[in-house]
Amino acid sequence: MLMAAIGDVARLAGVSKATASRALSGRGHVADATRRRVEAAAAEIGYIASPAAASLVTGRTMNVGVVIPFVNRWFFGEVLEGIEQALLAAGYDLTLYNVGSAGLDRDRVFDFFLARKRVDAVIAVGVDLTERETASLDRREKPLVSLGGSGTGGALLSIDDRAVGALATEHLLHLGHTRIAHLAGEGASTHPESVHGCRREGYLEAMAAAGLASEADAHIVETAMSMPGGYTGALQLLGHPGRRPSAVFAASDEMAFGAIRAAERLGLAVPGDLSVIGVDGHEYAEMFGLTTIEQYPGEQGRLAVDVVLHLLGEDVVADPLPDSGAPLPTRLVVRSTTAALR
Amino acid sequence: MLMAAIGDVARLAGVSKATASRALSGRGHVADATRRRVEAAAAEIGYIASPAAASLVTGRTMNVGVVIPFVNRWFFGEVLEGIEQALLAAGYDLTLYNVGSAGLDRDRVFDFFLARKRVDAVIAVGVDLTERETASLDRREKPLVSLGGSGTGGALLSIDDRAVGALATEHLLHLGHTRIAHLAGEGASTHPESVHGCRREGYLEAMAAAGLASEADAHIVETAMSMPGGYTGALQLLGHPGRRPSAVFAASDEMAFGAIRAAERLGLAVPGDLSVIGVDGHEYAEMFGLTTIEQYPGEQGRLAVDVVLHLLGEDVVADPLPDSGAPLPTRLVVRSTTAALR
DNA sequence: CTGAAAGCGCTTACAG
DNA sequence: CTGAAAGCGCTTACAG
Repeated sequence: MLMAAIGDVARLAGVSKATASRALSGRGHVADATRRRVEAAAAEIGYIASPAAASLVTGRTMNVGVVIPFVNRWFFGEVLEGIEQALLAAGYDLTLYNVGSAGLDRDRVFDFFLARKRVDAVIAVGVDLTERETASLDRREKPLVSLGGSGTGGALLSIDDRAVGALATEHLLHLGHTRIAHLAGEGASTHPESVHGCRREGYLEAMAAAGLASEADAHIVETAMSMPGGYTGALQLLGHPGRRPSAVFAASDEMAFGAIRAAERLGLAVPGDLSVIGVDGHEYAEMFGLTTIEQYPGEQGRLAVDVVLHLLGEDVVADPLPDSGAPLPTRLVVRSTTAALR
Repeated sequence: MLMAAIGDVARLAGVSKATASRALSGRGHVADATRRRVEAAAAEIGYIASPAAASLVTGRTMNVGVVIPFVNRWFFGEVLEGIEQALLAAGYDLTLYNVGSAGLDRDRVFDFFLARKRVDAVIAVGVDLTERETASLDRREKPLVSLGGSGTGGALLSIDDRAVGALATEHLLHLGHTRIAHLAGEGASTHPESVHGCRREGYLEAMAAAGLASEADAHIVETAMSMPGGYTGALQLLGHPGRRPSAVFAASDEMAFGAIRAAERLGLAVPGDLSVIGVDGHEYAEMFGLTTIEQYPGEQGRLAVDVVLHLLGEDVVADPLPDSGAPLPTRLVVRSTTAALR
């Protein structure tokens, strides 16, 4: 079956290709009767415009690239779903680049895939962009929105990770805990600007404000932001009977779940012997009864799309855009894994 | 900064656009010296071909559409990462369509997004495709590869879900269990062709072969393929003290994790009071000591890409393609959540 | 409101 | 091995 082209539609409707194009795209004026005739003709032969031909002349691809280091961590999966839905609703495609830390793949994505004229804009999720990377996008005049990562250039959307770290720690302090450990994400100490780094900073600040700075230093373990990561890290922390903490602030809920299982394995009751607080509002948090600081990644993804569409000059954005620089919302949810020190 | 076009490269190298094109694409013969000159010119001005212009003439987009119902279930996330890596390595983009069960979004994806000439092929993961959907792709002559879903048309890659269900059940039978429950995925009984349906069939077959058909009927609960789903389902199953099962076959590892937590909550020891077996080989399985039937979703994703590339006529496929119709590999891994009935 | 024409940036027969 | 020319399927000034 041959694919119908706009010439076929024009012929069937008895108009020129120019008029057919205007009628179908809604750009430029067309008489109502003509428009209806063209639309009927297009429907009859199942015409759909070739995106390649259209973008060759308009320079727009109706396509947004998403760079994301994980798909399988809860936070990232939720963000991705939110982005996908919002993009689909706006008629845009989503091209996925699942690249993490530095490496050949990452360079390839920025130098080849994103440098081509195939995406109109880029959303980077949880990626700490280098100068070179943002400059490359900038040179191609591609709008960039970063969600929860660090880097210059582009719009930056993020929660206040430092405040989150401080709040989680203060919650435990106010329950009377002083031996408070922190399960931090890998690279937290070497990358103070990163998400992990900021949460760690918040923890250190709150501990220092309570006069527990030296206590804090001895109680940080860096590990993968996953359940096994939290499990292993917590085992390490809780194995030291003499200096065993009475509370743990985990940098993510998945790590917190792992810490809970580690406590169970060691015969420690939660929250009787150990209080645990996480960050995220993971879908499993309720099942674990986990006290956590919720964030709303699906919503964050949709918001990133709103900002991108705005930067692309689409004025269809219904929701108000956030004040630039204002942190994204979070909320402390107290459940049954934290309790007063006994 | 103006984007360099192939004409600029040609001028700089002192050749025609045709020769520049041939030198850069590797199609057609070009003298070695000429090729080097063209390549140097391209590098100098940072030339990258416009995909829109190229695909307008070749009809190829170097882009594969992936239709997937979840991003945030372990199996699907792993498959997606596998697909992404393999596609990136082959120079293809991945356009993500995160659509689940029937609905407006799903129709929109098939009728509008996939119907346009923007993808060269489609990989459908865990989607039960309708006649209409496969016909639509077929009409556009887009190769289709289905991974672990049902549907006619296209290549179909999948593990033998019926055999997996039977093997899991037989493992429990051979340990002496007779009161074996099954946590099935939603829709297992109404969609016998689906992944959930086949695993349920395997369970029923094995139970019937052991003369326990009536036992089986009373012990199936359908629930979401997630940890909370397994938790709720298991609570329902284990709450009945008189008819309490001594073993549970969960249709996924995430459900199995939920079942383990449910048992703990009810004061039942695993495996002392309850044996649990799952399916997947989830990254958390080892931490839970879970007995499971492993499958290899990342590998499955890469394989789906190999098949797609083959269908697209790319002969760069290194790995041998599987025998058509042969089930994908699985493996029983016995850990500490299953034990002999005491 | 509508049409004829040019052009977006490539690739590919067709000659040579 | 290389070049001139046509053409992929659209959209958009430019006229009218």
